[in-house]
Amino acid sequence: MSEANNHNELEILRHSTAHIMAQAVRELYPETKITIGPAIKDGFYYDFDRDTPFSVEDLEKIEKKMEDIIRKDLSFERMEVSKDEARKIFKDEGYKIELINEIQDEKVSVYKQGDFIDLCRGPHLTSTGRVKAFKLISVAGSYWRGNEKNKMLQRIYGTSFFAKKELEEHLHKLEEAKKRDHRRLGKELDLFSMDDEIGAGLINWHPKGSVIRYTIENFWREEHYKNGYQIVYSPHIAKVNLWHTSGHMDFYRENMYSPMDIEGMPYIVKPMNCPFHIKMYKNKLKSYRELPIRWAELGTVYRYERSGVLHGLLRVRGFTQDDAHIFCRLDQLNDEIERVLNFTLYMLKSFGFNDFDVYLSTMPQGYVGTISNWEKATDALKGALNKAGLKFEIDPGAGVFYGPKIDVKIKDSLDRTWQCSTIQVDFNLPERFDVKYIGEDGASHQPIMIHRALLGSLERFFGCLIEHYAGAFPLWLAPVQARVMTITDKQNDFASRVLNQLLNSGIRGEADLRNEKIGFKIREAQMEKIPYMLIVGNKEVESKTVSVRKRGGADMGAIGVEKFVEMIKEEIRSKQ
RNA sequence: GCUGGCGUAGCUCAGUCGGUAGAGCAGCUGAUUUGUAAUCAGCCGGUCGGGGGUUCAAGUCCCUUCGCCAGCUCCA
Repeated sequence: MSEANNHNELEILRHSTAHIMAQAVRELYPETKITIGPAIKDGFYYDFDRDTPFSVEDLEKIEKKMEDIIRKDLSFERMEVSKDEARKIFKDEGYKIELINEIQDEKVSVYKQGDFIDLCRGPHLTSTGRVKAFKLISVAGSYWRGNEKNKMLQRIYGTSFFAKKELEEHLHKLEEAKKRDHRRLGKELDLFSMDDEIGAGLINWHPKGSVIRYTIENFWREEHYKNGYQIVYSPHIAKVNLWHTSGHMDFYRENMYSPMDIEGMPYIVKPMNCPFHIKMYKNKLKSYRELPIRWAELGTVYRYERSGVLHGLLRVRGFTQDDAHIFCRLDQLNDEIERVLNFTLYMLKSFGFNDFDVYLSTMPQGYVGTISNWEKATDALKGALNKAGLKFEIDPGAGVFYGPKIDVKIKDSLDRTWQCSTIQVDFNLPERFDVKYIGEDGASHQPIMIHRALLGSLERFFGCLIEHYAGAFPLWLAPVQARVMTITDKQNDFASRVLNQLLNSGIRGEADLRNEKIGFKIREAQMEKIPYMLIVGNKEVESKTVSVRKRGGADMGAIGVEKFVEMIKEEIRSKQ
C-alpha cells in the first residue's frame, strides 16, 4: 500500500501543503495575516487576511515560492509551548491570538518549518520535500469563522498528492465531471435555458426538457393515485393575511417576494403550498374516518434566493415542488411515515438513484409543540428509517422549529450534495389554522400534518437526473427514443412508414431523411444521446426490417419493425 | 448579499499598445444519393450584456447596472 492509498496520510500531506502555502504567502507578502488552513475533501485551503486580494498571477508566484520551500526540504518541527509563550510567538497575528485564547489546555502545539511557525494541532509530514505534486486551484472570499458579520478573508484553495500522476488523474477527473454538469448538458441537449431578460433563477423548459418533465409528472401522478393520494391544484397567489395566519410573514419573509396590489388588497406569490391545502381541508368538516387524507400537488412556488446562491437548475427562484400534505391522527403517524419513506425510495429508485445521503434532523432550539409529540414524531421517523434498513445520520437540533424531518440528499457531478426528498412532521400549522377533525368520541381533535416532497422540486431533480445519466437518459425518459435514418432518399417512404408505426405505438420517434451520409446522421444522433438509431437502406426496405444501432455503438443487426416496436415498448415499460 | 473572476455571431472561442471586429461549428443555398461518429462549395450572421463617462478615436480605460462562474454566507 502506498502512502497515497491511506486517507489519513493524504490529509496530513494536504495539511502540510497548506502550511507550505502559508509560508510562501508570508514570504512574498509579509503584511498578510494568517488564520486557518485545514485539509478538506479534495485538497486544502488557507484563509489569509490581506487588503489586496490575491490575483491569478499571485497564485503562480505563490506556487513558485512553494516549490522553493519544497526543494529546500525543510523539516516540520513540533513544539509544545505554554499559551503565554504562544501569545508571544504570535503577537502580531491577531487571529492566532483569538484561537489561542479559546484553547482549553494549558499548552498548545506549534509547528515550524524554516522561519515559518504556525499554531497547529498537527500532525504533519516529516519535511516539506515529501510533497511531490500540488496545485493551487482558486481564490475566493470567505468570512472569518464563517460568519458574514466578520471580516472577509482571502481563501486560496489547492490540492496535493504524493505522486504527479495522482494529481493529473485528479485534475482529469474534475474535467470529466464538468462534462456532465447539467448546465452544460442542458445547453448541448437543448433541454432548458435561462435568460437575462426573464430574470435570474427562472427556468424555461425547452421541448426536449419538457418531454422529460411530462414523463416524470405522468409517472408521478400514476404512482400517487396508486399510493392512496388525491391530486389537487391551488392558486399561485394569496392575500397577505393568509401568510400572516400561516406564520410565513413572520419567519419566512426574507424568502418571499413583495406583495402586489389587487384592488387595494395586498397579495403574495406563494413560496409554499401548505396553506392552500390546509384551507382545502378546512373547507368541510372532517371525520376521523376520513383520515389519513393525502393531498398531493405539483405546486409551483417562488422564493427569493440571494443572487450568489443561484445555481443552474439546482438552486432557482421559481420551481415546482412535488408536494403533498398528509393529515392524520397520532395513531396513524408511524404507518404514514413508513409509507412515505417507502414511496420515496421507490420513486428515487425508479429514476435510477440508489446512492444518497439520508439525515434525520431532531428538535432544535425554539421548537413549537410538546416534547412528547416531538418524541413520538422523531421515533416514527427513526423507526421508519430503521425498518427500511437505511443508513442515516442524525443531525441533532437541525429540525425545523415545527417538527423533525428526514432529508434525502443526492450528489451532483462535483460531489456537492443537494436536498431532494424531504419528509417533515408539522405540529405548528394545524395549530395556527386550527385544523380539526371529529373523533370517535364526537369531540374535535387536531390532526398531525406531514409535509413531504419525494423528488423535491422538478427543477432540482431534473438537474440531478441530467448529471446522474450524463445526459444519456434511460429509454423511458429519453426525449427522442428512436430515430429512423435513411441511407439515401430512396428509402424515404419506408422510413416514414416506420416512423408512423413508432408514433402510433406511443414511441417518441423521429426520422432523419436529410440528404446526408449515414455516418453524419449517426454522429448527430449519438451526440444527442438518442437511445436507438434505426438505419434503413435498400436491404432493410426489402426485408421490412430496420438495422438497429444502440446509443454507444452496439450493432443489433436487422430486426423486423414489429419486433423492434415490441422490444422497445417492453424496455420503456420496465424503465430500464 | 459578500470576495474574486468573467460577459465578443445561435454555440465554443481569438482580438496586440485605445485606431473602427475574426475563426471553427451551427444556420441558409447549391452540388453530391452516400451503409454505422463530421462530403464539398458559396452565402448569411455582431448596438462586443445594458446604460453612462474619458478620448480625435473604446470590444479594449473608468463608473454604474444586469447576468454568469468559483467560493463564503444562507437554504422550511
